Amino acid sequence: MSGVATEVIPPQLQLDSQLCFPLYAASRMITRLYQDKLGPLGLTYPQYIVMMVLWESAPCAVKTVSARTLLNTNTLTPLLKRLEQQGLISRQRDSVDERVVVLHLTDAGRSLRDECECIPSALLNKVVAEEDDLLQLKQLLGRLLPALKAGLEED
Amino acid sequence: MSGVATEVIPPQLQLDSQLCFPLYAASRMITRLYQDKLGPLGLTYPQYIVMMVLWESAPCAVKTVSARTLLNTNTLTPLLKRLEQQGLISRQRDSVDERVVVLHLTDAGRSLRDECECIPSALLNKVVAEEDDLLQLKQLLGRLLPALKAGLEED
DNA sequence: ATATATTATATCGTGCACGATATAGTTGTG
DNA sequence: CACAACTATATCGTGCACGATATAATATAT
Repeated sequence: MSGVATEVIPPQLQLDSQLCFPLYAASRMITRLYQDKLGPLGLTYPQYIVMMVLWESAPCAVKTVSARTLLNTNTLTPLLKRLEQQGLISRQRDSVDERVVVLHLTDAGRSLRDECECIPSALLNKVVAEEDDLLQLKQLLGRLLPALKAGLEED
Repeated sequence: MSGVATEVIPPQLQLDSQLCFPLYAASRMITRLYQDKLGPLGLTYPQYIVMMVLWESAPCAVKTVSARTLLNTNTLTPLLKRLEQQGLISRQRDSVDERVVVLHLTDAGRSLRDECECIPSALLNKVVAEEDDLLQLKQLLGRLLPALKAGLEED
């Protein structure tokens, strides 16, 4: 007998009974898996997420990237400056509305996309999981995200 | 025509077709939701995760917390020092094996558990989602996590 | 036209995450 | 016993995340 825990842990507070923890852990592990592939290309995982938005939407404002990634400018501004220093994007104030910073892809930024194209499938091969599970997971998260957003926005 | 994107984005690189992004976003949003409840108690979300492990397993070694949370000592050591400074835990070298740091809960650390008990259900109320979806999500992540761990451990 | 509010971005401070490396203690082997 | 291999924890450096706050530009309302 360890002298301490004859007391029972309420089930709400057991790590295994919580949804939040596996989500947190899985997210970190996936980030690490991506990092293995992204590191050689000089990208971090959040930078990769931002580049995906830019490959879809550039030229666009910081605000667009913010809305899409759900990251604020206190995260994005320094991240975008690093992408600029790496020569992947350019940042210029919009001459019409001087509040807006417009993000453009450079040639290097555009061509980086080709090198990233193989990454998702390479990771799928590495993580052996039922394809069905992954599809279902995506659908569930797709439904959960709006609920989470709503939960955050109410006061 | 915007002059740029007549080119087609390969579907693997569209944010919406990826599993990784919603996982990353959902994890961050849940962290923020928890933070709203945890802040008043003086805890961060990762600290709360660690405390949950300790409520289950203390007294135990740092290694135990590491195995359970999948966090390394470069994250845990400073986090545990902060918990110690807040008077929630104590850290002492094991006299039998001096490499091991044993973590004990203080009275304050133990009683904090009662204050955290209501948090998970409070958040469930705030995030309006099908109970079924959440259960399914947990099961899917439970299957995915071992696959991710395996993917990370192979070279 | 002039306050006033709103918007877009930036800055600051704190605390994760994590790769890389270090260090001290322990165990195993010849 | 010596010495290599292993283990548990710590340290360092970089880059997120994010709450709080600041600032400048634009829009709105008197």
